[in-house]
Amino acid sequence: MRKQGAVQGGGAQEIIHRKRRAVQREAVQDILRASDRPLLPADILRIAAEHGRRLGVATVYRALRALVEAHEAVSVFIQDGPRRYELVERGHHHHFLCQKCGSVFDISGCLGKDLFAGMVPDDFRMEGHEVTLYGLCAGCAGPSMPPEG
Amino acid sequence: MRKQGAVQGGGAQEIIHRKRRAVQREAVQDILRASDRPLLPADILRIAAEHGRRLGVATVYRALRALVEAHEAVSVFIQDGPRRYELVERGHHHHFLCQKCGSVFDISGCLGKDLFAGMVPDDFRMEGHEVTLYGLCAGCAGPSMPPEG
DNA sequence: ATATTAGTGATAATTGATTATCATATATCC
DNA sequence: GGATATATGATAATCAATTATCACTAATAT
Repeated sequence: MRKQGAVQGGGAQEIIHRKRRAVQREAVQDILRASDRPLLPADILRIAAEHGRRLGVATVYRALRALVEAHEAVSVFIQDGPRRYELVERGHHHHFLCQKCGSVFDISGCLGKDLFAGMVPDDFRMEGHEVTLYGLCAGCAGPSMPPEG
Repeated sequence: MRKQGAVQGGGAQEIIHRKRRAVQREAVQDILRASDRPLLPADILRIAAEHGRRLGVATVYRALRALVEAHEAVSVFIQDGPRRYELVERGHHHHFLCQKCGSVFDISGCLGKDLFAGMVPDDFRMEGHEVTLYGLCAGCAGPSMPPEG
């Protein structure tokens, strides 16, 4: 019998093998929570560094995987780039990709799944939809001056 | 002055340096035209082989790049997979990804860009949109038997 | 038919993202 | 405090897609 080492406060979730406090993993979660857009693993590394947290790539990927498996985060695909991650607590929404600066923005509204469901043949079963809008963000479309101008 | 070797019928397009008939490149175009869904480079290789055409990977990638640069084809991104290609002559439409068999299907209708344009902030400039629906295709959602059953 | 040179294909190389390895640090239990 | 095992991070390894290389083939012009 393996010693399980139950954690003090935790509800002993079977899926996440959290046998001990994972400080860095929580840091990843905090960074995602503080963001208003989906983040790349590289973004998380950078933000952590800006806050003086030392994080390794492996830890970031591990944390993201754990979060996704726990259904606390999802990965979104924007064009052909690598996955970006965001917490599910942000709710259903879509994204906008600026084709100039490459930034991704959350778009709050959604037209509703029913509209899309009507587009597929009757014998298909639609489970979800993803909408990506693209163009120029405010800064890049603005009056001929870059964001920091 | 560089000898340009004008092609017999062609309109001497400056952008495409077609100085001579590219048989295999045309084969790629034919395969795309015959398909009712976007194709992976690997799909094109396979289909060509099935038709007894010998094609090299490099040729396929070269042909696809040339077609995209000539605005005759576009690449579409479905989730995190590699790019798929389709001819622009197929017109504006969206795609459905079967999460079971991985097939991609063309969805003919579109809700219209105006609907999506209303979702972005006023100071953004929307240039386009991409919709990916996902779920189960007819074969996989069907009465408990696979397509070939 | 011959010369020229673009097109082709087998293969190697590259590129970027992600995962595995493994020694070390450290949270928790005792 | 000491023991134990997990979390971490530096690094190497992997993996897939794409691109570069280069010798060879073959379409055109003459």
